[in-house]
Amino acid sequence: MRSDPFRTRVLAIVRAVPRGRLVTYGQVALLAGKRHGAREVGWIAHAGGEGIPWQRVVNRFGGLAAGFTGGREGHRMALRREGVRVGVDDRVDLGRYLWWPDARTRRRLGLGPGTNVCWEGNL
DNA sequence: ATCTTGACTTGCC
DNA sequence: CGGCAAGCCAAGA
Repeated sequence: MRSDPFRTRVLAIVRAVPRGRLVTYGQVALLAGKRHGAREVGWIAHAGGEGIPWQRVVNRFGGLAAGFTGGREGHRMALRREGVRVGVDDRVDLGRYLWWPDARTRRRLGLGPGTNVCWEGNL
């Protein structure tokens, strides 16, 4: 588990997310190599990884996670502190904050070049 | 080993 | 982004 390559990649990716930017579970799963591993990403997040900015990982609606440590309150506060505007319905503007690693970062993380997706127009 | 759950996503209505 | 079903993958009972 600890030596699981998928898990290792997930941690590396989340760590690479800049302050004030966001990624989604499905996105991370895809980058890490599992097309439908979104749930597993969530599981990994809950399982461990201290020092990992999990608050920058949200679901595909830009909504806050269901069981974030400290509850949605804590999640919301953590995001606001990074400059992310969180709506009253606990949702953020993904079109504005969603982040994708640049080519250099992908190479550093050991991600394949074919991991480009068209998430631009969703929502 | 099977069954249930879950910090998810997508498709269809 | 209203609701519901299916898909996928791993952990826990």
